[in-house]
Amino acid sequence: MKLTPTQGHYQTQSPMTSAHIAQTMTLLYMTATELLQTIDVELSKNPALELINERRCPMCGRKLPPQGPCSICSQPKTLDPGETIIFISPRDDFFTYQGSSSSSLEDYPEDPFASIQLDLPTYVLQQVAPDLEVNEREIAAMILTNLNEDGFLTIEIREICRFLHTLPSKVEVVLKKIQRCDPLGVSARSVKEALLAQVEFLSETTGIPEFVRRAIKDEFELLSRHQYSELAKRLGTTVQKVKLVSHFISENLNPFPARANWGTIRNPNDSTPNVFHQPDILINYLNNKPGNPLVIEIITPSRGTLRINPLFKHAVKDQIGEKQEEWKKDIEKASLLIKCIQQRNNTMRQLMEKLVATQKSFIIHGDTYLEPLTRAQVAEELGVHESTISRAVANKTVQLPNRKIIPMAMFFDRSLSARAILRNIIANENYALNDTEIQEELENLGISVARRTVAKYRAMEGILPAHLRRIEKFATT
DNA sequence: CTATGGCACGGATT
DNA sequence: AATCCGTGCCATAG
Repeated sequence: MKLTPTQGHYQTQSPMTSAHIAQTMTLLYMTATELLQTIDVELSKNPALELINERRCPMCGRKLPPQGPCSICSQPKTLDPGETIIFISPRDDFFTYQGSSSSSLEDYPEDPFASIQLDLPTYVLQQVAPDLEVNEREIAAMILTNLNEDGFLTIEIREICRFLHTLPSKVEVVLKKIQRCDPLGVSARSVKEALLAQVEFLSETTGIPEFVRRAIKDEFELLSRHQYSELAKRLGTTVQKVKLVSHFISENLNPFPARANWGTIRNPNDSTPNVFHQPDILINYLNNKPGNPLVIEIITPSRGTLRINPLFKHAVKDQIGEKQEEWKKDIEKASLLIKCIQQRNNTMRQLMEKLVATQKSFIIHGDTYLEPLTRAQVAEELGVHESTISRAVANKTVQLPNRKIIPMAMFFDRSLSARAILRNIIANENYALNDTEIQEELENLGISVARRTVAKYRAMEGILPAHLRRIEKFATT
C-alpha cells in the first residue's frame, strides 16, 4: 500500500507493520456503528487509550469549533476543484442526526426518467385498505396526506379529531394499523415511536431480546448516544447485554421508516423488511440548496477525540519488569488503533472522491445516470488492492441529497441505469410492448442487451409481462 | 405460433 | 475460490 502524492495532508505516516495492515482491513469492513462499538470495547479494556472531550479534525488533528468540518481538510480539491466538499465528520448522535430536515422533496430536481412509482401515501393506503372500517377511511387518508418525507406524522392527533369530528382513541386505532404497513413504523410521530412500532411488529414473529423495549421507551436519549455503561445502570443490567440490545436495534430497526431505499423495486410478497442501517456517508447540497456544490460527510463515530493517555505513558517509565512490558503493549495497541482509524478515514475519503467524481450525475439526477463502474477500476485508479475497495464498500450505506439511503454497492451496479431506462420506456409506452420490442428500443438508445436480459430486468423491476400489462394498463378487452 | 420464464453455462467480478 | 450476471436454449402457457 502506498501513499498517493495527492494527499497533501498532515497525517503522520509511520511505516506500516503487518499488524497495522491487518487491522486497517478489519476496520474498513465496519460500518460507522460497528466501529463505534469496537472503539468502546477498546476503551474499556485498554487503559492507555483515552477519550478526551474535544473536537479535533480526524484527518489533521487540528482543534475544531463545536460544529462543522475542518476548514483546511474540507477544502475542495484535486479531482473536482471548487465543486465538491468532502470531509470526515465525527458524530455521536446516532439516532438523531438527519441533516437539516427543512427542505422538502419537491425542491429537488426530478429525474426525468424515473417517473413512475407509487408515492408513499398511495403505497401505504393499498396495504391498509382491506383492514379499515368504512368510517376509518377518512382518518387514514388524513394521516397519510400529512406525512413528511421520512414517513413521520406532521400533524397533531387532536387536529385530526377537530377536523373530522372524531375521538382521539379512534385515530389511535387507525394509526396503529398504519404503523404495521410496509415501511414499518410509518406515521409515527417520532423516531422513538417508529422504533417501538417496529419492535411490536417483530415481536409477533421473532423473539426480541429483553430490555430492547425499555431501552427505547425510557432511556432513548442514552441509547442514541451509545452511553452503554450509564444505560446498563439504569436498566439494572450489564454492559454486555446493553450492547446486544444496541446491536439488535441497529441491525433490525430503522429509525426513519420511509427514508430507506424508497422508490426502488419493492416486492410486496418479499418478507424482508425494508431496513437499512444508519448511513455511513451523508451527501447533501451545500446549505441544502440544490445546485450548490455537494457536501460529502463521512461519518466517523466518536464523542470526542481518541488519544494515548499522557499520564499513562508517563507512568510506564516508573514501572518495572513484567508490568512495564504489558503496559508498553497497551500503548502500542492503542496507537495502532488510532493510526488504523486514520487510515480507514483516509481510504474512505479517497474512495468517495473517486465515487463522486464519476457518479455525480447519478447522485444529483437519479438512477438513469449511473455510470458503469467496477471496484477493480476504482482500485486501480487509487493504487490500492481490489479487496481494499470491496471491504470499504461492503455493508455501508450512503444517504443521498434526496434523503434516500442506498447501499454503497449501488454505485457499482452494472444494470441500474439500463433498468431505469427500461422502466421509463414502459411507463411511456402507447401499447404493451413485448420484450423483443423493448430490446430494440433499448438498442436505439445505445444499450445493447439480449432479449432474455430484458425479461430479467423487467422481472427485477416487478413489471408485468406484455400480455398482462395490456389488460391492466390499456383496458382493451 | 409467439412471448415468457426456467435452467444452466461461461465469463466477469469480488 | 466463490459469486454474480448476461445469455442461449428449450419447455410451456396463452
